[in-house]
Amino acid sequence: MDVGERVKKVGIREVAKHAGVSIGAVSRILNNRDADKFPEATRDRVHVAAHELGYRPNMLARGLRTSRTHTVGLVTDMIATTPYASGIAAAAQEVAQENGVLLFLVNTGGSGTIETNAVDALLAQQVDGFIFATMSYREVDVPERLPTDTVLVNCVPRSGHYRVVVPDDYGGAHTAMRYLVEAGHRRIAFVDTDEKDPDPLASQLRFAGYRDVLHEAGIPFDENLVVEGRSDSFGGRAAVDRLLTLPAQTRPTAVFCFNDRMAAGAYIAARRHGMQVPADLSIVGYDDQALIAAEIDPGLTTVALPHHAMGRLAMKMLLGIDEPHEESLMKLECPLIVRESVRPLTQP
Amino acid sequence: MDVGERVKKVGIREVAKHAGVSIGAVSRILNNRDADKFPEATRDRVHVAAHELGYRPNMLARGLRTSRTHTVGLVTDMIATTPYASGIAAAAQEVAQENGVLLFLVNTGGSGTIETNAVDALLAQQVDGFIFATMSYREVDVPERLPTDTVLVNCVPRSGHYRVVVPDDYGGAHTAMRYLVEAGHRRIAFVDTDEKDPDPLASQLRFAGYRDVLHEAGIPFDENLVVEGRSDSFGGRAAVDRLLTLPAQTRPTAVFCFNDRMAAGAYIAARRHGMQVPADLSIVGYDDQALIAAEIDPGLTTVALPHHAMGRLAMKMLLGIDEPHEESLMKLECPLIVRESVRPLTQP
DNA sequence: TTGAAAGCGCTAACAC
DNA sequence: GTGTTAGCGCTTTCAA
Repeated sequence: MDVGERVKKVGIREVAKHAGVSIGAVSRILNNRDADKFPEATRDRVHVAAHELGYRPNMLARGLRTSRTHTVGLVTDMIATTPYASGIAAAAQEVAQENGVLLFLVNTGGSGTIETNAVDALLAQQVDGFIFATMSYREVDVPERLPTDTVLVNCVPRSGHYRVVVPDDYGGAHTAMRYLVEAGHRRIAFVDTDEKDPDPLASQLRFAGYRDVLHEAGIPFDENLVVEGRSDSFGGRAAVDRLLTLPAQTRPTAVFCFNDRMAAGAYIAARRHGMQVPADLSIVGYDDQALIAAEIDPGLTTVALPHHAMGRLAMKMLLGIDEPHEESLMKLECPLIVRESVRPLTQP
Repeated sequence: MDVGERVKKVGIREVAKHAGVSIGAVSRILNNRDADKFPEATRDRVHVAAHELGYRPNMLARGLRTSRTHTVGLVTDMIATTPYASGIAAAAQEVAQENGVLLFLVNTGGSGTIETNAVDALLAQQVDGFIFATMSYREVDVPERLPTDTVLVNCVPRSGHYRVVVPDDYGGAHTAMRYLVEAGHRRIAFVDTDEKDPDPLASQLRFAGYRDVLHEAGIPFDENLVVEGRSDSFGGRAAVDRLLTLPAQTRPTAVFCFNDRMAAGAYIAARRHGMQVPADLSIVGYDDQALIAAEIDPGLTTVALPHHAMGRLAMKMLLGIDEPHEESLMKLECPLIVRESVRPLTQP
C-alpha cells in the first residue's frame, strides 16, 4: 500500500558495519551497558553511525530478548460518550510517556468477556503491567488472569489483593457538608443517585459524609430531605422539584447533590420554582465536572474528583517510581472548589 | 515484585511435547495454516494440549518473525480535561478490538516534539499503522516520520498527502441555518469563536454555511449580527449579551452558535436579559456535546459531530476493512439534533 | 577492549 | 502428514 517510502529498515547490524565494529559493541555502547570500557573514539563512531543511518532499535526484538516491553495496558469500563474519567487515562499516559513507556488502551464498556479477552491480548503482547480503572467508584470483579501487581483505580476488588487508588469520597462529602453547615444551613437535603446496581461506593460514602456532618453539628437527620433520582440533570431536577414542593418550614435551604449533573438539574428545578441560586437555594455538587461546574450560572461550588492525580499515582506505582508509597490502598483527597452557588444563611 | 504466581511461561515447545508432535506442526495447526493437511486426531491433540497448558502465543516473537504486530498507534493532541473528541479514540479502539488489534494511545497535548517522539516510539514498537487525530477540526503540520498510510481524523495536512476523515461542518451549519430560516427567522446572529490561531477550519466552514443560507434565502448579511467570543460559556454569554443590547428592531430573534458551550452561555445571557428560550430567543448550537446539549433547559437544538463514526471509519480504513472507500477524503455528515431551543416565528 | 555465538518464541521454507 | 531448520533483531555471556 505504501510506495516504498518506508525507509529500508536499518538494524544494529548496519550500524556495526558502518562503524566498523561488531554488533555486540554497538548494542553495549548504545545502551550504555559498560560503555565506558570502550574508547571514546569507538563510542563516537557508533553514535555517529547510528544517527546517520537513522537507527531505531526494534523494541520487539529487544522485548523478546529481555522480556520487558516498556508497554503497559490500561483497561477500563469507560463508555465512549462518558468524558467522566478520561482524565485518569490521560494522566496515566502522561506519566508513561515521561518514562518511555507506551500505553495500550482498552475500553471494555464493562463487559466481563471483553475484559478477559483484553487482558489475554495484552498478556500476549507481553505488557509489563496493568492498570484497571473504572468510571465510577465501586467494587469490581477483577478479570481473570489479571496479574496481582496490577494497580486498580477508582475501584476496589471484590476479592483478591491488589494495589488500589481511590478518591476520598467520604472526606470530600464531609468537607462539602461542613462548608454548608458553617454557612449556617441546617435544613440540607441530599440528592442521591438511584443507580445502586454495581455497589455504588461513591454514593454510600458521600451519604455517610452527609449523615456524619449532620450528626456532628447536632442537626437531626430528616429522611424527607434525602431524595433520589437518575444521576443526570433530569433526575436531579425531578428530585429537587419534589423537595421544593415541601411546606416552607421543612423545605431545605441547601442541597448537596451526588454529582454535578444532578446539581445542574437542581438549578433548573429551582428556577422553575421561581427561586434564585444561591439567594433562595444553595447548591453543592460533586465531581467538578468539566463543562458544567465552572460554566453554569452561577458557578457551582462542588467537590473535585482527583482523576488526574489518581491516574498519575497509579502509573507511578505501577512503574515503581516514587517508591515511598508503601500503602497498597491510596486514598486521594477530593478538594472543595468554592464558586458562587452557596450563600451564607443568617440564622433565622 | 510478584510472588511467583505468574505461571511459568508455556511456549509452543511445551505444547508440541505435550501433544507428541513437532513445534512446526503446532504452529501450523494453531494458526490454521494448511491445518487441513493434518488428521483430525493430531489437530485435536494439539488443541487440547494448548488449551490444557493455557498456551498463549507470544506476540513479540510472532511480530518479530512476521513483521506484523497487530497494534496501531493513535496519536492525538487531545488535552486531558477536554472530553470533546474522546469519542474518536473510543470508536477507533472498538473497531481495533473487533479485529484483534490493540491500540496504543498517545496524548501529545499538541506539542510538536512530543508528537515526533511519540511517532518514533510507536515506530520502534513496530506498529502496523497510525491514526492521527485532533481535537478541533483544523490544518496540521503532520509529525515527521509519520507514515504516509496514516489516517488523519478531524484535520487536514498542511502538506503531503494522507487519507483524511473529517466532519462536514459546512453541511452541518447549512442544515442548521436552513432549519432556522424555515422556522421563519430572518435576523439570525452567528456567535463565532475568537480563537483563530490554529487555522480554525470548523469556524470558517460553519460561518460559510451561515452566510450561504442567508444568501440563498435572500436575507441580507448584517455584520452586526456576527459576534465573537471565547469558545466557552463565558464567551458565548458575553457575545450574546452584546447582541441583546442592540435596539429591538435589529436585535436577532435567533442565534447560531459556534458550539454548545457558547450556546449554553447564550442561555445565560438571555435569562439575564429577562428573555425566555425559545420564546424570546431561539438558539442553535454545534457539537451535541454530552452533558450539555441534552441536559440544559430547554434542550438545545444542535448539530452533532460524528466523532464515533469518524473514529470507526478511520480505523476501518487503516485496517483495510470495508474497502469501498476509494476516496481519500471522507467527509462525514453532521446531523441536526432537534430539541426545544428553537421556536417557529410567525412572520411579523 | 572487542568479537563470536547462543538464544528469546515464533513462522515458513524445505525435507522426508 | 510431519519434522527440521534458518532466521526475525536484539542482548549478553564467554572467549580472545
